Amino acid sequence: MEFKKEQSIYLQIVDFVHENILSGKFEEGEKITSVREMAGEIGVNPNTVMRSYTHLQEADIIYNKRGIGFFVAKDAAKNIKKNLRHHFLKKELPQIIKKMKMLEIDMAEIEKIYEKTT
Amino acid sequence: MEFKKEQSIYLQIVDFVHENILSGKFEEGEKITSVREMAGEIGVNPNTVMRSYTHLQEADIIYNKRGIGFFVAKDAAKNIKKNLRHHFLKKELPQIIKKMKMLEIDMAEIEKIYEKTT
Amino acid sequence: MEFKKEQSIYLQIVDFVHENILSGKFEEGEKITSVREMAGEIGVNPNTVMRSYTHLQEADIIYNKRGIGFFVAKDAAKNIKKNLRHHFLKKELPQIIKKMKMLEIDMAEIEKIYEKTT
Amino acid sequence: MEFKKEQSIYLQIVDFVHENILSGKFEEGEKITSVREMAGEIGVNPNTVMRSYTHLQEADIIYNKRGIGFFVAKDAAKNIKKNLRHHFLKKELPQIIKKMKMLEIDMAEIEKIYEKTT
DNA sequence: GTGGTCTAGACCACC
DNA sequence: GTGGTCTAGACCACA
Repeated sequence: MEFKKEQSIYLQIVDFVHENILSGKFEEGEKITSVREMAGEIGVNPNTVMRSYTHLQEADIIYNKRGIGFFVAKDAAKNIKKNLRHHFLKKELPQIIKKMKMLEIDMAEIEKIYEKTT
Repeated sequence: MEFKKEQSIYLQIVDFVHENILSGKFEEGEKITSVREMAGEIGVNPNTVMRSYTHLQEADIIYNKRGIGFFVAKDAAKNIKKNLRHHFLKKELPQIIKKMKMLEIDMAEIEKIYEKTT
Repeated sequence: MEFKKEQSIYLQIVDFVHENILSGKFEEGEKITSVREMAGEIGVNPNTVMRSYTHLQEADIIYNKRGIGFFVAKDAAKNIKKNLRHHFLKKELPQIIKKMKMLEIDMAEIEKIYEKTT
Repeated sequence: MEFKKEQSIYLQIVDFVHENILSGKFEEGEKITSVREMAGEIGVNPNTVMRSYTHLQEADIIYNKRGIGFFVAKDAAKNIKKNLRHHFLKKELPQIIKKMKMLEIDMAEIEKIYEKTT
């Protein structure tokens, strides 16, 4: 797995798990890849994966059964989507729009690119 | 001035100068706020402002007259706009669109908010 | 059966047996629930129950007849009570009191709740 | 500094900072001991202290100024006390009372010890 | 096998 | 100097 240098690895792993849950690869109530296994697969230290999993656990996206592993929490997909949507619309979008106006980029240009990447 | 913790302070100062140039507050050929004065105004260590100014200087947005101060370079506004436009369209936008699709946010929603903030 | 994540499962099972003996559900000299049956009832791996029973056996609370099962030892209830009382008064209570003083919670508050839960 | 083996060191450091804030040793808005310095003082790896501080930061007890250090957040003492009181009264006390009743320890005994440790 | 914690040491960006 | 992240490796309790 390739990581971008702009964001810390452990947060990229968090996003990776998000995507796996949203896509249905990790289903509600099912066990996700163990810390060590994930670390091996993506070529990263187990501590780093552990940090990501702990982060997800505190956000109630996954939970832990002692000695068994981490499991996808109830309504995880729903909550992830809700949280990300809220963050995007309230935090990111205003800044994006502000920047667009500053740079005099209008919606027509955006839409053109949007259609192209569909 | 309030700083976001997600981005380094010196880059937020760079953006602040960008905005001032684009808005015409700092005009071409004119002297901009001195390092010390700026540091005092926004409550930051002068070293940090110096770093921002050095960064802007390397991008040919401002230039320095020794012992006098920093001045807005020729075509600064034009160049800022060109650089930021390019970065926005090529680097940021693709990621924004990818995220929009994952969260099932369509252009109609964006446009609605865009109009509202006009 | 629901388990708290703060304490290990096998110790929670130990407490569960303690309570059953103190309440008289498991009587002196009688056979207690078998390892497999207990594991099935509370939804846990038999190894985990075995560990709890071994622990209880080492504390002379239960004893084993090979091929038959585990039985409540002589004076089990009396010994449990003695051990737990000692541990509570010498180890737990001092820390509880220390915390109460730090949080400015006085005995009147405690007593009020104590009466309510009688 | 001595640590108990029953609880993880990083949580004991969290408690240690709690106490320092409650006692007024770390005052609101003031900088607390830096990660490295704290690590040296209590004889622990800086990573462990970092973990404690991150934990406290997520609980809005302290906050970070980039490159400068960690500072005590607004109303930190008030919030710590509120959280700890709530946790004690709602989570710990019911279990304590349950155990007391099981062991037939009455309030008179507790009060006697409470007075003695004043 | 699982997670959880800790150490030692490194490198980085930032102030 | 500050925090932030990551690696490597170890040890532990637990299922």
